[in-house]
Amino acid sequence: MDRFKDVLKASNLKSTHQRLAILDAIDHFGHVDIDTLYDSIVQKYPTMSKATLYRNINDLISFHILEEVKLPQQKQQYEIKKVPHIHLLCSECGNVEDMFVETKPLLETVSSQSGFHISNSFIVMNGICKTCYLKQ
Amino acid sequence: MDRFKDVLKASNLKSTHQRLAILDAIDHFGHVDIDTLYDSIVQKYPTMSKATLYRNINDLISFHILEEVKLPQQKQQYEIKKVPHIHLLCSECGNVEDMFVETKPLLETVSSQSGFHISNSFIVMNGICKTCYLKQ
DNA sequence: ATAAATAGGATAGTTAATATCTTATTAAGT
DNA sequence: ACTTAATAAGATATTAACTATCCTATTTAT
Repeated sequence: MDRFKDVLKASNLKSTHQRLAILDAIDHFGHVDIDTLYDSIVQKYPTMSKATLYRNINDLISFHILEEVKLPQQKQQYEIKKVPHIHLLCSECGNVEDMFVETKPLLETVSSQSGFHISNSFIVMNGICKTCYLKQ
Repeated sequence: MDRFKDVLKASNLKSTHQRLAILDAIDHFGHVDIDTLYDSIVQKYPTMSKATLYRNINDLISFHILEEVKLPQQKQQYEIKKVPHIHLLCSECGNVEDMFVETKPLLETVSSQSGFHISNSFIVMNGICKTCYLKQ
């Protein structure tokens, strides 16, 4: 449960209950928007204020512990920063699926064609997930 | 100048001066956030209201004439919907570059590995553009 | 156990976006 | 061109999203 303590310590951030609760909750959800996150945390920490939530999320993003996920037509979401992956967004059920796929060839094409030095990439695909597709 | 009249007509939307001004401005900028857009349009149409701007942008998006561009760490931007392309975002100069690149192989990999039926994709790459890189 | 540093919570204040209502404009038919 | 029905614009108010400030509480190193 406290694996995030080390993560915080590594960035010289204090391990407050609130921060750990935020990280646990986001980790549990995978991706989550601010309201869902707030509602879930308030269950355990009724005193948690939205200011604290926003403040921490922004701090954690600036230390690259969290990252924002901006999907078209959706509220901004947040997730624990992990191995680079892409997002599959189903237009039927609204679910967001993570997928780990080799993007190097694409990045290399882009890099060599444009002279752009890529540090990271963000890929979203819209469509219909396997489950919803089979239901139709 | 009035190529957008046909576009609007095709969606049964009236060709108001405001709509044409919005489309022209967005077309001119390539990508633009709401405030830059508003400031630029107010020059020509001092009576333009922000409500009208937001309303029209949302209408145009729902008719697939415009699309939103959500980039990490940036305000939401808008652009004319055109041939699918990816965005290269320079962390030095802040510029957003369009690039037309073959993404089919990637999409096919994703599709076959996940069973996800992709309708469209959204790709952003962060890094340093050629110009800024050469300056260093 | 103490103290300095940092974070939390409450509140107020911005900024972003939307809803409502009245007036104005567009576009189709005459 | 004139009329009219449909739709859009503009003004305003309202809601929602986010941030800043200030004072108190908690954390952590000693």
